[in-house]
Amino acid sequence: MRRTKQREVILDELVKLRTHPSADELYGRVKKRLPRISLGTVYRNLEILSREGIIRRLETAGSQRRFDGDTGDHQHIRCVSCGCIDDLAAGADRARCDALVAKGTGYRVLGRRVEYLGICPSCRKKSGGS
Amino acid sequence: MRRTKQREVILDELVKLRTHPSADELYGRVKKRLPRISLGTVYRNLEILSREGIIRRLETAGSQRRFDGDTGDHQHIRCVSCGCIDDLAAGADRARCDALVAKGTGYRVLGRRVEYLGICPSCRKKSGGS
DNA sequence: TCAATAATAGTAACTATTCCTGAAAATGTA
DNA sequence: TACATTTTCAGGAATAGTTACTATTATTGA
Repeated sequence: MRRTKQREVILDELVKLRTHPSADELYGRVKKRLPRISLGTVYRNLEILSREGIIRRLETAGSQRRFDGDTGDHQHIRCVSCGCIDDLAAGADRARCDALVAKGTGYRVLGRRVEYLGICPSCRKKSGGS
Repeated sequence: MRRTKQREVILDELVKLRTHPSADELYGRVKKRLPRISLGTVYRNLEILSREGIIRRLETAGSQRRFDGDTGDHQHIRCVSCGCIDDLAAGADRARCDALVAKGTGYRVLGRRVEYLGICPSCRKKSGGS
């Protein structure tokens, strides 16, 4: 992975933006510093940076992919009305935590979604992974 | 909401398919019974049926939207390799449940994702919702 | 410095979904 | 049943987000 001006600026903008921007939103920011950059470059670099573990690609519902400059362990809260995403401290995953989450974020908490991630039996067989 | 042949077949196929198909996948199935149906009709009906609470639109990550004929309370487990989605019994959201989930589904559990859903402070202000 | 290779800008292509239009089907009323 | 009203339909165009392609440019190692 080479060190390019584009990559540097993309990472810098993502990290300092404490929100969880989409590629397009980040593109807008970066373009102010590098007017000739293309959207494809932003996508490619976000992909590379998350593959390297330098940033995090968020696995949230919604039509747009989002990225997070903070790779520390934490969960998210998403507004079902405007789609914005805020951070939660790690481990806040209990039913009675809803009130704490509401208090901490100012959100009206409607619910939470738990999705386990793993390798399904048929994929395990295919790749021989334990 | 009127009762049409198309709507009936779409619902019937979704409910009997115990997987969590995308609109496109369902379209393929339905087309075998109604060869002249269009993809737009499938999308429109899935939208209407979930608005009426008859089916459930899944809020999962991934590029395709998925639907579930089972509206009962349950969570899901998704394979990070092939993207397939299976059901979990409701309430299985504790760290030490990972082993139980693995045992129950045959998956290798890599982790779980908790996302709270709510209304953010700025949207609460706008709509006057408590 | 210079060759090898990775990254870039710009654009075309692609995928999933939504929107639009005129025609057809379902329903309510008589 | 006949007819008017309204919903839904098929088909296709349009859109949004993302990825792929290509010729050029920049970075790196020797």
